Amino acid sequence: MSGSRARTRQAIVDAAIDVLGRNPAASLGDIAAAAEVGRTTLHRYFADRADLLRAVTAEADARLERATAQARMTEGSGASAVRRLCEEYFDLGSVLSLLFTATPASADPSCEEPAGCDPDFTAMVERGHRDGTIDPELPADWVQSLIWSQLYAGWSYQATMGTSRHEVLRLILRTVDGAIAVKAA
Amino acid sequence: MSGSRARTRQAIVDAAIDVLGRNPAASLGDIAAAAEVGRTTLHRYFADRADLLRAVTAEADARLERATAQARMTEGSGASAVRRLCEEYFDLGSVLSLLFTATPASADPSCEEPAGCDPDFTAMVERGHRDGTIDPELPADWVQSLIWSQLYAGWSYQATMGTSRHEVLRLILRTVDGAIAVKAA
DNA sequence: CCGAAACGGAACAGCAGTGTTCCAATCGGG
DNA sequence: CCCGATTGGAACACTGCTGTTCCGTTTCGG
Repeated sequence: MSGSRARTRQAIVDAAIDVLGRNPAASLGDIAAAAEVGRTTLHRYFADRADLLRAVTAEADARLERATAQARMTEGSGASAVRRLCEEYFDLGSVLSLLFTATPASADPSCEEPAGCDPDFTAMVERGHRDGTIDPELPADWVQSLIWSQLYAGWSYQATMGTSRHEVLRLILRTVDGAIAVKAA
Repeated sequence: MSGSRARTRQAIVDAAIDVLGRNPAASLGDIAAAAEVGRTTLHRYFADRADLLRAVTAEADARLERATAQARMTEGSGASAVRRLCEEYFDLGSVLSLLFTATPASADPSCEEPAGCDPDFTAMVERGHRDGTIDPELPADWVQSLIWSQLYAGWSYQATMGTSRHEVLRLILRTVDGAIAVKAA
């Protein structure tokens, strides 16, 4: 039964994303429980904690990349592309807080999100600088930090307050739009 | 030597704020080392880890309150008060990431920052709604989330990139201003 | 200069998380 | 139905953090 293995493995990874998103220091026991799986079974699929973390970040990166692709960063004005990107990323849900909370302590060569941002992203922001939809004073790096922090803020805002998903997304888009807009004065 | 006790205690709390700001899961050994103090000495001042955490949050809250007072939230237009608040809070440095990263797992009655925000803060935002300097579509809660997330983003931006303190503050003020401004369209 | 206060190191038991092994129970396709 | 694959639980040793005790050393104040 090879299909069973894949399904169990996926359930563990999904549970890990969810649990680690809430608490990055969660134990393997917690993750196994969330996946409704014995701790023994978890170790059967992932030898180390590091091994599991590798799989988790791989899955998270895959979802991130899919969302990025769907946002079509190269199309339309800079600001509209940023807007689409926010919409797609917001749907990532707990992957958001996982990627945001991810400690750079791992220190392996794959620097990921934090430093040196995606060339497509940089291109999008600079296009916005030229077409007058993004404040030229804001470097691409900072726009990236801005988006991530606001998405994360929205995610936890939704979690603590009882605000609806849709309403929170509206607030995020409104404030991000305003933040990157060319200033009047 | 009573002055010595107070000085050592303060050194430990300061070091704890710094270390825990970077890594909320840091061990007591790490904190003691950062304070250039033996782990034994640390336990002489704080029985539990919980005890130390209490002192740390007390100190953080004190600094926070001092910064809040200096920002004079009740004066001037809503937006200008928000601006002053950002300037003061930015100076909090590592206290920022400590308060931001603080897990609500402690679950003690003192809810602190996360939920239900300060009445003065709410008043400031609503004043901004009326005087036309803050977008009336944005609830005070969200403005608070906004400010904290951007300050934290700026703090880590400064840490990872080599950007100067002053320049980062400029970026924060610019984007926060834009985010809360009344929208033209 | 002397004693008390403060400090740091070593050692210890306790605890939680980890990684491993072994075995019994269950499930599923041939 | 049956055999192999998959699973979960129990037990174990190991590690790192914690909280405590004890003792020798340093340092300040009278």
